[in-house]
Amino acid sequence: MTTPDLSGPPQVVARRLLGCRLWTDIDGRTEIILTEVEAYGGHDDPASHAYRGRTARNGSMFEPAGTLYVYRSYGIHWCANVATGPSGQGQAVLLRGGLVVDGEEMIRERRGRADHLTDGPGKLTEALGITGGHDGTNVADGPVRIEGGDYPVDAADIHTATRVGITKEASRLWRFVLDIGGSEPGG
DNA sequence: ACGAGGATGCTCT
DNA sequence: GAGCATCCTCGTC
Repeated sequence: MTTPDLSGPPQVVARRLLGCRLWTDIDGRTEIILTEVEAYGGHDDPASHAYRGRTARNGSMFEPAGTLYVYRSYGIHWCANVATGPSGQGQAVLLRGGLVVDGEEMIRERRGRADHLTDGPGKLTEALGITGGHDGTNVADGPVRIEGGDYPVDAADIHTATRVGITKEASRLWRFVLDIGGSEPGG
């Protein structure tokens, strides 16, 4: 297992992340296959947290490719992104959804329910135990790991859509969804 | 299946 | 003090 190349334009890296494995081993291994992501640019993307430059919160977005950017959403949830570099640009990919492939019992326990386990950015982080403490770590060698290369992704199964929950630059088709035959995300 | 509304806290104006 | 890169519950159809 190797980490995919996470450097490049965010909309390119976003496609590359689909089908990759995302896992943690906190109180037991939990793992999903990424099926939904969104690209966010830097100073040229008004919808991005990086649009107005580097701050205390979004600093990890400006770190080298592979750096995890975890922020608190609506005061309640954690959301996780992967920076795509180059350093100082503030570009990243938001991890929005996936299919559970390991540790489903633990994930159900963390989520407090049996369905819709990982079909949303806040659900995904809760399922895997990702919190603000993981902000700034690297997905190549840190506690939150991304690996790829062994799940077959047909380019025809990748669909684009508009990004969710934003008001600025809302027309960009920078949301990417991997259609995995018939199965419902969240297991 | 889908939509409205409330919870909740941090960041930046 | 406004504005969120959200989620859940409960109401309709």
